[in-house]
Amino acid sequence: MNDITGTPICGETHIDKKHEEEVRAHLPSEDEAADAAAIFTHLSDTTRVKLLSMLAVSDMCVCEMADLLGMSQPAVSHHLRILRQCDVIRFRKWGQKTVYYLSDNEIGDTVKRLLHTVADGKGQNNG
Amino acid sequence: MNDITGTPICGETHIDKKHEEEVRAHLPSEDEAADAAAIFTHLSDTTRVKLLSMLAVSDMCVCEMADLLGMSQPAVSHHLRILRQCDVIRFRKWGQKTVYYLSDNEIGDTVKRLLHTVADGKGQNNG
DNA sequence: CTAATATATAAGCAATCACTTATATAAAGG
DNA sequence: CCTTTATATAAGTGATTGCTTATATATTAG
Repeated sequence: MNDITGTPICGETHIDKKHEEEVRAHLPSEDEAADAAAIFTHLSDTTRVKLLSMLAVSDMCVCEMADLLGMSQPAVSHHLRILRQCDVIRFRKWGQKTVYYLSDNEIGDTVKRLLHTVADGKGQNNG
Repeated sequence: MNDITGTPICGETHIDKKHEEEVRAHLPSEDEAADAAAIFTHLSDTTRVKLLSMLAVSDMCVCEMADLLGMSQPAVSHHLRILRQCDVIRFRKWGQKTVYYLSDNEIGDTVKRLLHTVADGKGQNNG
């Protein structure tokens, strides 16, 4: 039921203007929804979840991530670029190597929290 | 640098077995990473972010969501099915209408937290 | 310079996805 | 029964995605 009135928002008259406005007021804009969806898109891949989980433990260079995941170097670089472009991770050069690390900004912090959230909140408690 | 030793995990010998084991121990399994990625996949769409934001305010029937979003009914049903299949939302029948609502389980709670997290944590504080 | 190593990028392909149109199901009214 | 309304599903399509192979860039060593 409705959080405000306890009745379905869609009554006999099909639509209650007051409820419609309440929902509309909380509806994210196209850009806000796209931004939120983009963050989820960047995290919505098994390989990228693993990469971020690894980088949450320790900085690492590309060849090592490829070794640990048993994946090709270009495949890992492909995902690292995606995570780089949205500033979830950054890198520094160290000799011939490129060492990646989680950004210590709010996006990086958000990612850590999201990973913990989904790791903790998979179960169900009713239904 | 490395969280444990302060040095890059990938040294002159290319790989430090101790660090490798530390990372490997924290590496999610294929299934765990897939589960986390799946949750993000279900949220990684502009329309679904909007739908969930709307349902976080009030339960609603399909036609109303379609009206509010200016989208076709099948398109909305398509996204609702995806959210239904992973138990983020549920529904009850009310006459001819199907009223959807956020699941009051940990997945639903997780989604609410995730939406808040990304809404709050978009900015950067350094770099 | 050449060679080796580490990484990035490009091109291409199979798979997936979001949406469309068309149709099926189901409830309510006549 | 038939019609209307509300929703679900199916088939098809253009766009995107993840990975591959091949190549380019960059650093280090000789």
